[in-house]
Amino acid sequence: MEAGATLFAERGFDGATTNDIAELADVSQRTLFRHFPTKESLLYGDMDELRLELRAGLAARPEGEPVLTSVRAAMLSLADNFNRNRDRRLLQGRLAAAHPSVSAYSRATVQAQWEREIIAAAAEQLGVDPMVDPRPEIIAGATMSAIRIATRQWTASSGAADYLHLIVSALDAIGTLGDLRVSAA
Amino acid sequence: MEAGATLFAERGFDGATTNDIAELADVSQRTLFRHFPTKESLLYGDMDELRLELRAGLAARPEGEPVLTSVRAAMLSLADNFNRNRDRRLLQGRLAAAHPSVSAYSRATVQAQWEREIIAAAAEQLGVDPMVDPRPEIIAGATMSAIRIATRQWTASSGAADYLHLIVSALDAIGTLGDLRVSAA
DNA sequence: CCAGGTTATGTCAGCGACTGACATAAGTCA
DNA sequence: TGACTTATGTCAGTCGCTGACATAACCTGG
Repeated sequence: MEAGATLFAERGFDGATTNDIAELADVSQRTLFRHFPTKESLLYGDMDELRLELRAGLAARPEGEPVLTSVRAAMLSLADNFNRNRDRRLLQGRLAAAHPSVSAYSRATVQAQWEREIIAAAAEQLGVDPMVDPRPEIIAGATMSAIRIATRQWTASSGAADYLHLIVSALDAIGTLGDLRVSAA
Repeated sequence: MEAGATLFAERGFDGATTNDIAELADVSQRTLFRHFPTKESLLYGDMDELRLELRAGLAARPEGEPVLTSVRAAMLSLADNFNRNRDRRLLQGRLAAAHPSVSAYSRATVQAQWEREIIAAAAEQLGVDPMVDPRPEIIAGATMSAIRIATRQWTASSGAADYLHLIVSALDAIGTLGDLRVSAA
């Protein structure tokens, strides 16, 4: 992962070959692919702990709380993590913005995992089956959109913006969707 | 595209090689890749017209209408299209459900395009800049989640379910998000 | 301490998606 | 008709990724 981050930062995603990365990490290419299923996964290898943080945050919410409040509170742990791992998260954001294959990977694996966590938590709080009732998944979809907006803005500011604030204001917009009319700014 | 659909249906996505497809279509592999940037794009080559249908539907809504109503009305053209192209849409749904690379492609290109159309339309109706105000993108994210749910259910039913009905009920859940509490079933 | 099994790694050869370079055929238009 | 553009084929190559097999490192029970 370290070798990957180094070379990706140096030469861009396409400029760094999996052979180069393996060599820099002092392993064979075969060994590299035994630990990471794809080249993209080298960039997101540390996201499992974030997923577990998220799950813990969701599980810690009180029983009777409104669903959006729970989700919102749990999402704030993301801000904390992003501040603790600035460089890596910025690299991920930059590469995802520049390379469709990277952003596709991020969405299909990392973000999809978060989404599933939110769906499961929302479904449980609402006491419904997420395969039948569409609301848990819609909540998760809206939430992930908010996360993406905040992250994009944060990445665009090179990490200078207040990620916590960006996330909060994006998430707060979700609850207002029912009332939106023209010029309801 | 036709050769691709045939072989994908016969042997699955991985079982059909781009060489096979080119041969069946009576062109060289090189020519195939001049018309389709990736193997996955063979499966989604006809989605541009759907995007334009969607855009037209969004543009046709009256000025003062609530945003969710506009989006909802425009999305109904999807149901029409899915009913007109049952076989192809079912094949796409089945392959996307089975192959992560296919579903990643669909999300990163097809669905991302739809999302951008929705964002643009919502931003215009609200009179805001979508790079600053998060609401257009959140509306789009929630809407696309609803579409995915409906499509997944429709695919799972092998096209037997009423897609129009599935879409309508999923979309109707969006407006209710502000009020969700435990057991608010 | 050692024999037998498990696990991590390396090597090699190969598949398949995709691309650049170059040649050729087909259509287009002055 | 001849120059010019455009679609196609061929060929060789890169790169992500995988299966097969061998070897070395590491247990673990006797």
